[in-house]
Amino acid sequence: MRLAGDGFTPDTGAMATHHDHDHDVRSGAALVAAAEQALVSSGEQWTSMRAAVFMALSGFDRPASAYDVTEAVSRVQGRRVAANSVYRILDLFVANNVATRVESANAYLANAHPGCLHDCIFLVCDACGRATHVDDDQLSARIRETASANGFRPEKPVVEVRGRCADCG
Amino acid sequence: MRLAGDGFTPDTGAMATHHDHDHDVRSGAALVAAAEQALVSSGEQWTSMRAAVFMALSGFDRPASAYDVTEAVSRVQGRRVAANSVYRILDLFVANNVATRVESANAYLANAHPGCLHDCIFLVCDACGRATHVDDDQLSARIRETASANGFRPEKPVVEVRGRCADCG
DNA sequence: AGGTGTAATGTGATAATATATCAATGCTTG
DNA sequence: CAAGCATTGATATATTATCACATTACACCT
Repeated sequence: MRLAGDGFTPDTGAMATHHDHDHDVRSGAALVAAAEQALVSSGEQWTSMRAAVFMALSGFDRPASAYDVTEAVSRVQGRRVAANSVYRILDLFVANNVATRVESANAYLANAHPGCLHDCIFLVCDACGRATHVDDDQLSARIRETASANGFRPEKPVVEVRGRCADCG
Repeated sequence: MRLAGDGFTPDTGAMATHHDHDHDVRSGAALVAAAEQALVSSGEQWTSMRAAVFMALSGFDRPASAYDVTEAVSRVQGRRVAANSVYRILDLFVANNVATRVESANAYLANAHPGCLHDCIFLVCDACGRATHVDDDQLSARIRETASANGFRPEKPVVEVRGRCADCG
């Protein structure tokens, strides 16, 4: 499925997210600043390339593939950036909880609330490709318990519900 | 991660599966027969190519990529079979619940209990690559409810817990 | 059995996603 | 500033997935 390759459409408004508890949902410049803060406080550098990748990623309103991001960054910079650099940076973002990877879509999303650590639950619309991020710590705990009960040590639950979002019926 | 490309190792014993209810867990010839039955009763043909793909798939003891299966079938048949044919057949198997796809591993597993329809939960070991299939209808229901509560119509929950299996500590 | 239409598979190409290697550049710290 | 490490670039290649169209096999009808 083509997810977000159809244009670079900066989304300055808040993403549709749902929470069962309180914390910041940042967007636009504030989100970029929060990402920078998160990386720097982990001892990582905030380079112009990383800033460009993060801004491109957060400009998509749905999960974007590494190549989507590569194209967006290339357009902004007026030069061909290499996909492998983008992969490296996206991996770094994921490792630092500044972005998340949607496994069932081979795509990435900027994390609207970095610094807050959850098992992510995504609701991925098969019609429009948008993904809603849900936090439900109780449900996540149940999933980890189920794994543990089967002699398995859970590290990273991947919970992605494919279906239709409210807009797409 | 290389999942199952290291050899065609028929697994005539039962796969490690866990159930909170009773139904057949087939293996070997019985499993192949059950798969044939499932496809035929859906009005699909059980061709020699499909049999070969299913037997190759069920010969792996962990999720196998489409190319792993392609190689295994090629070896058995003594000729080069095309990956796209294998993809087509694997897709058919998944659509008919005779195989399942592990999204986070880009790989497929023979379904040890076709004819019994569940939302699948996989425990995928990042060390050995093996996947355990868990059914927990109550947990699956909770996941679907959470999606519905967020205005989302769930079609196919993808629940794959990455971590370490009992053997790999 | 033979003919006909559909389903299945083969052929070949190509797209999309991901990683490896090593060189070049840039940051940071002493 | 220089040395050393981190980051990025360039290039190649591996892996996963799909498409278009030709050919073959099967099912059904007569």
